Amino acid sequence: MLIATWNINGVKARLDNLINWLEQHSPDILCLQEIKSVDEAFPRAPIEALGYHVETHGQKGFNGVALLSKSAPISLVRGLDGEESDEQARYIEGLWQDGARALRVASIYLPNGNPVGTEKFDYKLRWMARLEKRAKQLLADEGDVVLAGDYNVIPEPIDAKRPDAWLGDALFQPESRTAWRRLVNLGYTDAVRAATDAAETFTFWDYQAGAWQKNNGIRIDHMLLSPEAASRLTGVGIDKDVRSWEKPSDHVPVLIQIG
DNA sequence: ATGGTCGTTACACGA
Repeated sequence: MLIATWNINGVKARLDNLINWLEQHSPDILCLQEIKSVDEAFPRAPIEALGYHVETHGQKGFNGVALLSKSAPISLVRGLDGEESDEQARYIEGLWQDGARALRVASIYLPNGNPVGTEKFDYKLRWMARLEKRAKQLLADEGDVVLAGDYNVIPEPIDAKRPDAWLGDALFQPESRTAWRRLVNLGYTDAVRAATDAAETFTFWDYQAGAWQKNNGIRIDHMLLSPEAASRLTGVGIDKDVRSWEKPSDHVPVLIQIG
């Protein structure tokens, strides 16, 4: 079972790249973030033509998440509980039957939170607390859970080429990193970090200032696995090559194989 | 070095 996550930064602008990538890797489930599309405008047809089911949770202009899957989910959850007034589309969760097992996969687009010291940063921290609550609930089922997406958190200094440059940024604030650790410490495994301690294991390179050419990247796209999913983990990868494609997203796909 | 580059949208904004 191949599961992947990719912040695609605009699904309409990235449709050719998405189709090419699906044809190359043929994942069982792909979590997308920043589709920047309302549900009605999502380019379903060419994706369905490849044999995928398409479930979206979009909004106009910004944010938006989706789940593409070869088999149809049994059930879906759109949005995170805990804040009635929150209208930002950042969470979609599906449940699949994988042989004898149930598999739950969420596509997460965690708030960026910049600038620090504003309502945007408070919203990020509130959203992380809401995610922690949901993540805890999901562990109670003792099933396979994969929480995948753009967390907008740099967990540790090793996860940035230039950690000093991120000290004032919401992605690397002590509060953001603490909230990340709280999530992991519930009992989740950071799949990429479990697979490698290597430096310069990045998933995002800014469009600006030649960040890609300088490998000035950060690791902010993560896949958190429940103990049951982690015990089945047989492979982890970051498809760095995609960043060198024409008209790339600023993020690249992260993949896991579970047996 | 307070710039730089994208996507979506509508004449900025979020990242």
